[in-house]
Amino acid sequence: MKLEEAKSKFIQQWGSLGSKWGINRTMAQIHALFLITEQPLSAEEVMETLQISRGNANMNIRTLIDWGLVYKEYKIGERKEFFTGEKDIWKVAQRVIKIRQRQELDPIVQILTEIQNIDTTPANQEEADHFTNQIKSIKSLADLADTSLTKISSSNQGWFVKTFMKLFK
Amino acid sequence: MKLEEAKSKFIQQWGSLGSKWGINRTMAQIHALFLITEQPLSAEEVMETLQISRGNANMNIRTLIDWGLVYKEYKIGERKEFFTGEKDIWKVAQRVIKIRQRQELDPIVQILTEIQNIDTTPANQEEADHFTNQIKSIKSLADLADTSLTKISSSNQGWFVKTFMKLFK
DNA sequence: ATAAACTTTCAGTATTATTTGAAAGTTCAA
DNA sequence: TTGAACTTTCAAATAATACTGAAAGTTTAT
Repeated sequence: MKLEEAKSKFIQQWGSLGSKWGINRTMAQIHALFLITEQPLSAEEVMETLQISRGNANMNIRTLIDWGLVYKEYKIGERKEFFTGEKDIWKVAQRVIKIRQRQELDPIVQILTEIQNIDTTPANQEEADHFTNQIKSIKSLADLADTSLTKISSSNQGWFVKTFMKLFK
Repeated sequence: MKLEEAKSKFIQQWGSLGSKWGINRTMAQIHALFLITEQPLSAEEVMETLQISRGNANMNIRTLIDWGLVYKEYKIGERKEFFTGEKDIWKVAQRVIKIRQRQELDPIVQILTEIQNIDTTPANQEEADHFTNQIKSIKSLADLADTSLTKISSSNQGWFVKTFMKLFK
């Protein structure tokens, strides 16, 4: 396979992966491009490579910066901004985990906590018990996930790989 | 908080969680409804409760059955089909993990394997090396995730909780 | 064989998410 | 202070996705 073809396949596939994960396709593609490109790129170059508009490029690069997956970089003698991607895939995974945990797991944990205590009247006691039990077990699993993800997103890769390899051999 | 209010909050939140995870809102809501409803429900009842059309209800219930999260159930003397939800949240998690692993992780692993070997010409040796290295480390992480998820989706909850609690105390 | 009771399908419609591109905003060198 | 070079914003357009509901299909009791 040719290098350019391989790059393009990777970018496409990463984009489609992203879109199944609630990350928009373009943002995932831009991220893929930065993952495999060593030198800094300008917004212009991203636009050209992925055939997207200025606004789209700008907005998604900005979000990637917010997520800590892309960095601004200035070249001496150049007015333009350049960007590079975080290349350490472990760091990338940790940042994505942390963000999605905040955005998705936290709200559900909060709701589960809120609705754990409900008024029960004699009329619906049995129904209420079933509901409360289900919510409790969902909350337990959510808490376990939360703890695990927090730990993962603050471990170093060495520890993690070693521990998991032992566990999952 | 009243029971009905709590139920509705849970259904809404589960729906919104689903939609951030590439699972459509309605399907996630139907699933939430089944999680917290003890007795079997007919398609009709799902339609009414969630205010959705027959086609929508049917299609999403069908997918939930395919995913192993909802079961058909027949009541004697009733022509209609009834459905119940898988109530064990650990089983639910395992099934969702397995399905998403197949649908999302597998394709990326396959692409990564494919593009690991590319033609290199003197002209782009350095670029090709960087690319290959990045792909290799992404593949390592993907393989680790794959192994871990496979293990998780075939463990029993007891083992998992025990192991993780020790690990992540 | 018929028809009532029920389920499934799918073309058209509605909703939601994403993208564009032109205008407004900013920065900087002279 | 001006204007060229660049970045950001956002309303409108487009594209992707989900939903509806009526019609077609299926099953079952008689």
